[in-house]
Amino acid sequence: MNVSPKDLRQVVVFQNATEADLRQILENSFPRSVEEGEYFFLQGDPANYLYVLLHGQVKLLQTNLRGQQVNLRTIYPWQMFGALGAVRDKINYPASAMAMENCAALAIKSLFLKDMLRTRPYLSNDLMHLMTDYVQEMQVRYRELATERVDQRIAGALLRLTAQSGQKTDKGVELSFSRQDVAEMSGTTLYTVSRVMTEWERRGWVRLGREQIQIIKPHELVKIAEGTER
Amino acid sequence: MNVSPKDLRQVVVFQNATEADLRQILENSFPRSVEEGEYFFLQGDPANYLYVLLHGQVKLLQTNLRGQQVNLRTIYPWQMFGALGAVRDKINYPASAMAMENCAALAIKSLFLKDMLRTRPYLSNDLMHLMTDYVQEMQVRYRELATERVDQRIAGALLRLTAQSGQKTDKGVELSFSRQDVAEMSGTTLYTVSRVMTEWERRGWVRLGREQIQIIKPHELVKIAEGTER
DNA sequence: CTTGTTATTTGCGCTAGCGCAAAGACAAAT
DNA sequence: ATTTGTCTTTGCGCTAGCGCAAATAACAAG
Repeated sequence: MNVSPKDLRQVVVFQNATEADLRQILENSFPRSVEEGEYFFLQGDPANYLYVLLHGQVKLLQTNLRGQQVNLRTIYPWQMFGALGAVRDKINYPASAMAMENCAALAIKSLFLKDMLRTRPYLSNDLMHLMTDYVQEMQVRYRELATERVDQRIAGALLRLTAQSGQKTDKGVELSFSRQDVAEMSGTTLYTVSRVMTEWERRGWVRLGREQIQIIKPHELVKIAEGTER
Repeated sequence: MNVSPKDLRQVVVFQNATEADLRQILENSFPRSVEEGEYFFLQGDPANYLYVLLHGQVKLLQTNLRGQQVNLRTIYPWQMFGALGAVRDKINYPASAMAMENCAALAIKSLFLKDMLRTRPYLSNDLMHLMTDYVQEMQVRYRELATERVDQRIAGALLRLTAQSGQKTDKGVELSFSRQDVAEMSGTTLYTVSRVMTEWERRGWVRLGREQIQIIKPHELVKIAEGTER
């Protein structure tokens, strides 16, 4: 995959960058391909590179000491991930980045971007936007996990996915996620996700397939997520 | 409470600021006192000000539609809170800030700091540090809530508090928090906190009082938090 | 000392959700 | 067509943790 400086404008953090800056960024980066199931980096690795996903889909996973993991976020093309190293020195990735399909990404040296940030306020500003978004999303998910019933959280996760990555088709929005994926995103188990969503299918709100979820009545899911109905 | 520019250096985000900048910040801010139980701001209010706490203790709470709330963070003197407005335009506070005791704080106009950030890379950088710390803490807490047993989470919360605000005394570290506080910080109920901690007291690991927790054997709590013992 | 207030403990019953295990469905490969 | 592997569903039993209610303890004010 070949990337031109202009293409990089699709990256939120680079949206206001000058043509010259973009070229410089490209010069200090290299492409990296990772096959499905492999990792861009593992939790605990030194955060020497940050990535811009060009193609595919990446999961950011955090693992505890006993190996149980949660999905912190899913990355889509032109999104940046692993950017912490550009802010802090000598830091390790707090999560692992797994390729959900065959992926291509642009690897940018953390130190290079860190240097650039020092003299490009617009870059700092845009990166900060990203961080604040992220903080807020995590706060909401934390609150949901602490106070919401599991069906509310699943509905919330599906609605977030719909907004982030839904493919609109003739009949409803189509999501490509396994039950396990949804479970990791809503802090539950694949069994519970299956049970809850099967009930929703019975009611005609969603249509289910293998690694496939069609949202037919998003409005009903909103009511579930809000807790106004059960 | 009177604040000099130099005092502001205690604020992490201002640690590298020039004397002139600090003076300017002070000129564009005003003191605000809030009594115990009252709010600096409510979730949903337009985020026009950010605050530096001078005295007291502030809880950041997020509330869901049914009024259940979680404690996102506790603020201590010289920490900044409500800083989102300095990054994004037209944003509302995503949480409420409640004074746990009589509090004094410095209110700084968001727009003013936002302007300042544009031309002060060191400020951006330090603010970004704060954000990344926050992101990481929320990620960890989220993972804990999703995968850890309740006793592990309570132990984790106590250990975090020990690091952040523990008063060292002759016999162990002393924390001033109610069971309800601990419950909100570990995503459970005051009943469960009471039961779990009472058991720990029986084992001689902690000593309990009214709004008071003395950590006697932190090492044992670490083992609980890690899940290596039950 | 008395009284009122607030924090804490504890008994008790209950249920939401977990997680094993086995069966079924689907897709890709041979 | 058959095999193989993965994903999904579902029955079943279980228990961790919730949350009411009532008792108790600690503190504050008069």
